[in-house]
Amino acid sequence: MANNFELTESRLVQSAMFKDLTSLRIFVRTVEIGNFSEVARRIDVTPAMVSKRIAALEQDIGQRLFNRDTRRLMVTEAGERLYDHCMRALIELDQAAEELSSMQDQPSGCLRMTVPTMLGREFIAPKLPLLLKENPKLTLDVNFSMAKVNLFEARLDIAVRIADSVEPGLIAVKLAPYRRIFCATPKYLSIYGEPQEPSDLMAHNCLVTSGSTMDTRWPVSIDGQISYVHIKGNFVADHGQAVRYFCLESIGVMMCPRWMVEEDLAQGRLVEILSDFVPQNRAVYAILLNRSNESAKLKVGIDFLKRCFSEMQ
Amino acid sequence: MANNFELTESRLVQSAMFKDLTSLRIFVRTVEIGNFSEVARRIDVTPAMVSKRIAALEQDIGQRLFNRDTRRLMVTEAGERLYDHCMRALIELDQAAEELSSMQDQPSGCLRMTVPTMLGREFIAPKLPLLLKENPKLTLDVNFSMAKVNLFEARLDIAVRIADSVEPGLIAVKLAPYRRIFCATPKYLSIYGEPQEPSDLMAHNCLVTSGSTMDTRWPVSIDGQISYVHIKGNFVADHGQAVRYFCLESIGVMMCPRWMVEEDLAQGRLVEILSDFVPQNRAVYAILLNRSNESAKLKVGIDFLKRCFSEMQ
DNA sequence: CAACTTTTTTTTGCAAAGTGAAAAAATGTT
DNA sequence: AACATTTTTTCACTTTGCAAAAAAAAGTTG
Repeated sequence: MANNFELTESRLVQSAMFKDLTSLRIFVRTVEIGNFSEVARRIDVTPAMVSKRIAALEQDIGQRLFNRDTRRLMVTEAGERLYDHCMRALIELDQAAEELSSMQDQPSGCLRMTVPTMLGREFIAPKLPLLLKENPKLTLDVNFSMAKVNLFEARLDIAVRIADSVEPGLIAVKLAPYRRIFCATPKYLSIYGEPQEPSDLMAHNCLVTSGSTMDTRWPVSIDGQISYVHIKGNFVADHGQAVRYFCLESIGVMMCPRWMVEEDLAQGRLVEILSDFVPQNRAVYAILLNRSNESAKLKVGIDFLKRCFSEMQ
Repeated sequence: MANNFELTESRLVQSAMFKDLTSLRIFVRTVEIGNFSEVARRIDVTPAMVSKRIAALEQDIGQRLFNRDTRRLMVTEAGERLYDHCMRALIELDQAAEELSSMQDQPSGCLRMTVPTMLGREFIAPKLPLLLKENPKLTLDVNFSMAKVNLFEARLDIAVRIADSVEPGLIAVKLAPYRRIFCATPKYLSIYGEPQEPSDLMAHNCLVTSGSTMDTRWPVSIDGQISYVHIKGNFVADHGQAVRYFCLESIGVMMCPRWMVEEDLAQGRLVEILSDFVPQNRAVYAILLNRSNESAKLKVGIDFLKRCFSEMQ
């Protein structure tokens, strides 16, 4: 078994035969043109090179590829066989080159993304059909989740993340500032009073969206410095909208992404509090693997995401 | 048009992409094994080489083939595409190598020969089926003719020729001595007398087989020296058997290959004359192109021809 | 039949690229 | 934080590739 495997190795890699594609390309041209000197002129090398490369090939395979003298050149049967195989191999490689190069020009293949569930549903999902429409050769694989998927192992192209720092080995492209808000209903505030400073929160019923780092403490910004206020409350949910409904019922205050309550603010259902203390350190990022490809697919993806968040400034 | 043609040239030959098959082979192994160092161990090079060759490939095509760090290696989409094409190309080339190498071991392909019409019909044609039977992968293309076909231009492997010298650029393998004979019927000789010396031929009716160099003069050997006797007669034909019938009718003397009249001599229908003056300088040769392949096909062909003429000594 | 022409092949010196060993960098694991 | 493994870079060293020129081969012409 092991022996068999070793044979496969050596056949594929160490085989002394055919190390040089240039020689094979020259051979193919020579079969087609039928004259060393003419080949040399066409591909701009000296006739000596053509002669040597053909001779080297013949040496390698132990057979003559052309019967030739100074006037005539005739491909042998061995040459014909080699030509057939060579052509197929070269065409295959040329196709590879073309395909790879086209991947840099026009987006193709599968764009794999992971996006935060809620943010994705709100800002990204509605526009995904447009992305496909604009790029017919593209296919999409989008994962909506809050889990911090490993870009590397999950073979993802892009992860949209809300973060304040970038892990090493990854590149972050800022898509939008991630604006948050402390808020409550006017009714709640009229009953319990409006907190004037972060520490006042400790006396309020704080409605918590779990799953982030904000389960037991909320970040606040005081003179540009981030600190944390330990909070307590009677409701925790891992879904922002559930928390919002509680808040709208004047049960407590909440900290949430601003976009989630934009409408409530406009309608006066909710009002912002502690606006001077909102941390501004977070942003929505598109995270890429370090030294990622300059592929058109990726460019288009980033560009698409930027457009998704362009209205959220 | 000319422009278009030039494009084709450069795409096939000068394309900077994929000059080196070793790199592609290493790439393929790396995709399969998934670890630079392990690949290096398997193919017995340094890890640095694997790294550099992959890096060079990536450089060439402008895209990453693997996302990698010191612990993990994951092929990219570009890598997958390249892998598919590469495998097909490499398999194609390995097939070529195998096919070419098998051509050296076991006879295959088409063996092209030209043989003299009569000699071929008598000594070669009857045994050709055996040759095919012994070499099932071989096909035959045999040309029976007296024309001196150009081995080079007709793409022939072997020419069977009756000759006394070898042209430059060709190799001759002696198959058999070419024994000739002067002869006539006993009846003819009793009427016209038996010639005792070559010059006596001038007084006889010489039946001529045309198409060779013997139309107007016959070669004779006197003390090992070849000279020529001008002859005349009342019948010329380009077919030996036709001349033989005339001879058997006691119309004249003839010079012909010994094998043609072996039976007549045995039966006493014809008798040899001037036996001391028959030129011995000719032989049956298998002519090959200089620097021909050491292919099994050719070996088998020569061997076959030797057997064909083994009884003609 | 010798001089000429064209093509293939060999030779030679120089530049470029490939190679292995060792050190360095990166990064996951203990 | 120290460690171990893997990848990458660096640096001498060797091999190979290439162009130019000369040589060899073989048909063509005067």
